[in-house]
Amino acid sequence: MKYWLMKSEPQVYSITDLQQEGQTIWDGVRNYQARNFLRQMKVGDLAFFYHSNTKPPGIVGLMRVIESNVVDPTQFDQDSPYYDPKSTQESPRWQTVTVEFVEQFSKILTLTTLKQMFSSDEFLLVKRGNRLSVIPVNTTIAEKIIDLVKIS
DNA sequence: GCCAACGTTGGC
DNA sequence: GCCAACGTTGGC
Repeated sequence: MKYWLMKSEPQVYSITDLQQEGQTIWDGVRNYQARNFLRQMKVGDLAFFYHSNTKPPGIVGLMRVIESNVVDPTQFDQDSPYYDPKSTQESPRWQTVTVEFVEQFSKILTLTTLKQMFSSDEFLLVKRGNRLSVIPVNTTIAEKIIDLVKIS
């Protein structure tokens, strides 16, 4: 089982939205590096839900992968902002996962806090200029984050 | 609103 | 294949 972190702007899709819906297809990722991480995800993997482009940015909860290698349907939808005219049904470019809500943390673990706790070498998220929306989290760091959340 | 740090596009 | 121009992300 691996840990991941996935970003979403709460104005677009928030942890509250996921809690209400129970599960969701994580669609709209259009970055190859991020997609390659999505392809590596397995059922049962856990992912931190990160709110970006908001005040304050930070980790707000946890979700679980319940379906892997899902073809992102928005790539074929001409009305979607994520439409990709170069993608074909025979060989879709964009795969993703379906995730389910696990929990919303009682406190936001802000980016400021995460930067104080971890170096950019051990945690890609806190690296300056990082724009990846899907990031692997090593187990040691993931467990520290979970411990911290349980104490508070 | 600014801008650093990317990623992508397309001419050559 | 190079690289300038442009677009996007996302913290501040």
